[in-house]
Amino acid sequence: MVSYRQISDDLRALIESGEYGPRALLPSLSELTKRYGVARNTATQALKTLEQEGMIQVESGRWIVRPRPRPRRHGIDRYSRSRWSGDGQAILIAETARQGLTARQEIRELAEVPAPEPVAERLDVPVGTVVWVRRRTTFVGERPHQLADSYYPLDLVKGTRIRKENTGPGGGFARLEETGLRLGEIEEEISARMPTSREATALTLPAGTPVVDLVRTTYDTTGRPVEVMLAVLAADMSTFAYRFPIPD
Amino acid sequence: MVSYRQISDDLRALIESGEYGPRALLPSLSELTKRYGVARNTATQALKTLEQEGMIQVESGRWIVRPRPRPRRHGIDRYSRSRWSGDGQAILIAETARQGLTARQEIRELAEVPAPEPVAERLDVPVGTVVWVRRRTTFVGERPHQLADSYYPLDLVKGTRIRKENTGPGGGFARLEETGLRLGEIEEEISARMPTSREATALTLPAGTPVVDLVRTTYDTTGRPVEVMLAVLAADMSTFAYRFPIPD
DNA sequence: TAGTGGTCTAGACCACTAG
DNA sequence: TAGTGGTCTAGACCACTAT
Repeated sequence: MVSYRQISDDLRALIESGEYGPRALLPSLSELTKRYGVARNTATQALKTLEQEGMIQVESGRWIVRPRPRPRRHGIDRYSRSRWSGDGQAILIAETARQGLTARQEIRELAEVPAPEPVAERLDVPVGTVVWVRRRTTFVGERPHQLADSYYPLDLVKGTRIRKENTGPGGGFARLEETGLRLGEIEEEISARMPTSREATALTLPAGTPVVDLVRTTYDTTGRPVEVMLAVLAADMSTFAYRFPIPD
Repeated sequence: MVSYRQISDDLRALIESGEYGPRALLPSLSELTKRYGVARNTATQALKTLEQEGMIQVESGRWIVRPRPRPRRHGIDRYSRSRWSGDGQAILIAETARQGLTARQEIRELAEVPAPEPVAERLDVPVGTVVWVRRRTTFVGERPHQLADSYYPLDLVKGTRIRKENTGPGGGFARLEETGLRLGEIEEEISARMPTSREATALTLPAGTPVVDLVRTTYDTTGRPVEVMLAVLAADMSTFAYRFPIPD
């Protein structure tokens, strides 16, 4: 009896060896059933296995070797003050423009909400404290790139354009500094997991694509947390880079 | 006709609402086939879907809600010189010990090999230049935690204990500094993807668990790259944290 | 021993796409 | 229109686990 694992192992080897390059057409289901003498379901299972590994995908009704998009690199210089202070652009726009890409964002929600636990913890307020949230979906090219929700203490955004759809030149960072504070440090926490079904839909993720959870906390120079951003990104589009001196 | 999606949507909702908590037993296959009036394969497909989303798993022949392990936090202080210089411990051991866990590592290979592309690029040598590699599997508790391959320029490891199984107190960092250089900065690059089948086996990853790719480049104080580590970690066990001032 | 999940078969109908 | 993948059914055998 031929098992689906033998079939997926065979195909995987062919792909890894380069015999089937990116976008190469795989043998069709009926071809596989004939070649291995298995039922249709068994061949399907083999292909689904590789799909879940992120190795293949269906495109217009055919199985092809998945082309890996070059991930964009997110370095900490994307936060450089010179890029967003004054009449600079929002961070994402400036970052992608330097990489020859166009980006845009769509606001999903602007509202007062009780702080969820990870936010409350980092803003150093009790869970449930009312905060301002700005939920947006960002796009790089045509593909949705991240779901980013920024949370702010209410008193900081009162009367600012952070509460508006368009935050104006320099984006949220510039507006925060207009309230009189000065941004000091950023902490980023990164982890990865499989997307929820909602996220998979919203980010149009192919099967076998994880997401990166990014939690960004922005502090002013006194050490007060002034913004927490919870972002979910398609893992195949992003790399994060950090460079730092060896601590004492 | 009831589709597998309706079943997986129902179950997902029950799990997300907390109705089925961590480790809760899911309805059995035969229960699902009865309840929804579907064939066994259809019910199976529903469960497999949730498994791939990382929501459920099989344990001793039963489907249960997947308990999420608390990920360990990797902050940059794990590289603090005070922890590994002198007679300190290796970085991983020191880091986990502070979190109340035991860690160990197994050497998989010590060899001279041609530098693969990502390594050559970062060590600033031509692809194929012979370098020293130290491949190891690390364990936290009993579970394999990462596959880590450290690459060194040959001239730096000649005659050092980096070529031995046991690198001695302070590990590789301490040995590097004994050659007369002084470590300056570290760059870490992070991305996520689904594991290869080999990695899934080596790390005993449940289905629906991505891996984190970590590329760490260590520089001496003159800016020369002296080590490149390629590591693959189970994503459900790790969070990475960085804190840095906003660049100018 | 009874029940569980894992896997396979053989056949079927569907929607979609390319020629 | 022919071929492709997506999904479903009904039945089967297997290994493993708990009682």
